[in-house]
Amino acid sequence: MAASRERARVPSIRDVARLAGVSHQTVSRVLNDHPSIRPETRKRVEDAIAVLDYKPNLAARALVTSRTHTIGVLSATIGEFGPTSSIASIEDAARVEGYSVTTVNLPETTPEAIGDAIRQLGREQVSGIVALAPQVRVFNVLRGMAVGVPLVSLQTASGSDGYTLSADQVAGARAVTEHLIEVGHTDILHLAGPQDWIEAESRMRGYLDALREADLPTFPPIRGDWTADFGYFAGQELARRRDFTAVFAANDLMAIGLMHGFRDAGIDVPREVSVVGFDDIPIAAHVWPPLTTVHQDFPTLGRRAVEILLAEIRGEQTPKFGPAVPQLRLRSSSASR
Amino acid sequence: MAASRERARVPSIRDVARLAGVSHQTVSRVLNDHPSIRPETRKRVEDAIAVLDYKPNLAARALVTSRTHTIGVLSATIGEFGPTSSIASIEDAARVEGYSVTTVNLPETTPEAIGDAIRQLGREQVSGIVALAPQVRVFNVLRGMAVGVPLVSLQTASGSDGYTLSADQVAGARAVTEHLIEVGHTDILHLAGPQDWIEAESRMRGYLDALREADLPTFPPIRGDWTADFGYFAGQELARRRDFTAVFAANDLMAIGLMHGFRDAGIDVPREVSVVGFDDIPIAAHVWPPLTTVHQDFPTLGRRAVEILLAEIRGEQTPKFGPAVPQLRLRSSSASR
DNA sequence: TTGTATGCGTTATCAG
DNA sequence: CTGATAACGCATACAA
Repeated sequence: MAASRERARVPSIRDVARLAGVSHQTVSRVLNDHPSIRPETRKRVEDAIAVLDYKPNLAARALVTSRTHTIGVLSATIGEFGPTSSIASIEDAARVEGYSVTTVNLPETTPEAIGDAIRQLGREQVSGIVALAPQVRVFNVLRGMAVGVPLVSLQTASGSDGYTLSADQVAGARAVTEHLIEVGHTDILHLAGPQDWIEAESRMRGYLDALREADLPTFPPIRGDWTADFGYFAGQELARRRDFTAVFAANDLMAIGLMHGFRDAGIDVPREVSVVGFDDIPIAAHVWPPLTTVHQDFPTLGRRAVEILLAEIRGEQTPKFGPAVPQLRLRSSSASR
Repeated sequence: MAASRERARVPSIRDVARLAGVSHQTVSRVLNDHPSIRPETRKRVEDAIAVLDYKPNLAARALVTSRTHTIGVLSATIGEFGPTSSIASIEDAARVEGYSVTTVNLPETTPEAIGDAIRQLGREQVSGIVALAPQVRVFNVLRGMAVGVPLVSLQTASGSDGYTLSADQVAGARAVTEHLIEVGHTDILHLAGPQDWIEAESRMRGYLDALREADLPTFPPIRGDWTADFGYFAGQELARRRDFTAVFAANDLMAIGLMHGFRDAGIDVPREVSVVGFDDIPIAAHVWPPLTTVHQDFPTLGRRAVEILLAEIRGEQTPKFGPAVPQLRLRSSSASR
């Protein structure tokens, strides 16, 4: 226990140089694998590095290069399941490539808060930023901002233009709405996400597109806040209207809350009303009544974001519109898993 | 757009010194509010800082102090709801105190992987570490390791000894089991968490304690993996036995999966069998059948961890066993929210 | 191919 | 109370 307290001096580049019988400069060259180094010299240096278990000091390197090999994650999402999954995979992917990850949450989505967060990441001299900024205005502020480092934005607009990246929400929403139409529904409501959220807009558009294409009546969407609690209250409210037979909720949480609300209001789901959701969160397959939903591959999305970001950081050719953007998949829950 | 590309040189401590007409050393003193500084001089320096919008360079500071004002989060949990909530609040709390946060996930819980993660955080020279290491062996490895910086471990053993911190899982499990007993159940199964998880052990102990105290028969617990999918299969298996009338699942996900399994096996929940869970995840209040569960305040736990860690980092008196460790609360779902 | 010298922006150790 | 001066560990022109 005493020994663990003792902070042995960490070997520096000069210790390595001394042991290898070269100048510290040569060691530096080996580290950054500079072309002009005699193989034999390189070997000696590498051996010395191994013997001393030398590890470059990140702070010193950052000071002189003003780059930190760190990726900043800017998250404007509370604790949603999707973004959280993406963040975890972002971290893993970045670590694999030798990058550290630092995260900053946005407590509120005002331009000031966003600016603060970006400046904070700037002070930490991150090499690039992955933003999970699903709100329209956060996204716009970000877009108009001189960030100074490469920035990839996740889960924003539909499609990908090199800065933004997401699965095709419109297509997913359309698919799940079409599913309702196929099984015979003609009066379908939409419980949408918050006004400001890009995904909410996309899913609503998919809903509207599907209905128009099928020449079915559309209803003004109800604006929710993604939470199950809101879904519950919406269910109780909607119970007074009986002009519909199905609801497409913009995410699974609201869908589940909605079914609860209907239940408490005496509406039989799915006999009287069908409900579908979006996201395929882990319990979606297990709730009652069964929930048809759209599966999103959040982890892949995160990995892909890191790929693009690192390419940009390294100045490589960015595969503008890679095929690796995960496709959405309808998961129907009529059969149990 | 052109202007945003231009990387204006960031003002350094010397620029401030020049403008204030003092030495750069004096500026440094102001920055670290050294006691012996004439108020007037301080004012001049502070003005210069404001004018230039000077921000200390973190890398330089880290280089010379070998401390980074960064907290490392070591997470050995996939994407569980609880830990994730805690992490978010850890980040926020740390930022408020002027600390950055860097996270590293453990892909596997081998001693090597843990060592790698700790070394990685060491290289980043974190000031302290918050470990979310709910597995027994991760916890043990950590405990026996010379980490070199203060370490607070979250959600581990029951109770808190300054290094570890968690809500009292045993008491929570006992409470929810007693709830089942009170409503008349005498044959109560336990669907436990994975063998290696400390919380799984604690919740099991609470279950056993409650049963023994009530002189009721105990059953060998079934070992689950926290997932709803496992709960589902367990439900189908258990349907063959009919020697119980209630199940305490060690978390909500398994509880919900379990109910699904029972349902598919033709068992009527809650008429024939009651199910209770643990965690009170956001949808717990909305599933059908209603789920009684134990509410955990993960965010508070995270904040508290940061508090303790920072106290330790700053060498303050650590409030060994503060009252701020969140209490568990039984949430009964008979009434809808 | 390798070595020397210099600087990155701070803090710390001395003087004064 | 303040100011020189020297590290911290590395990378990068410039020389050799």
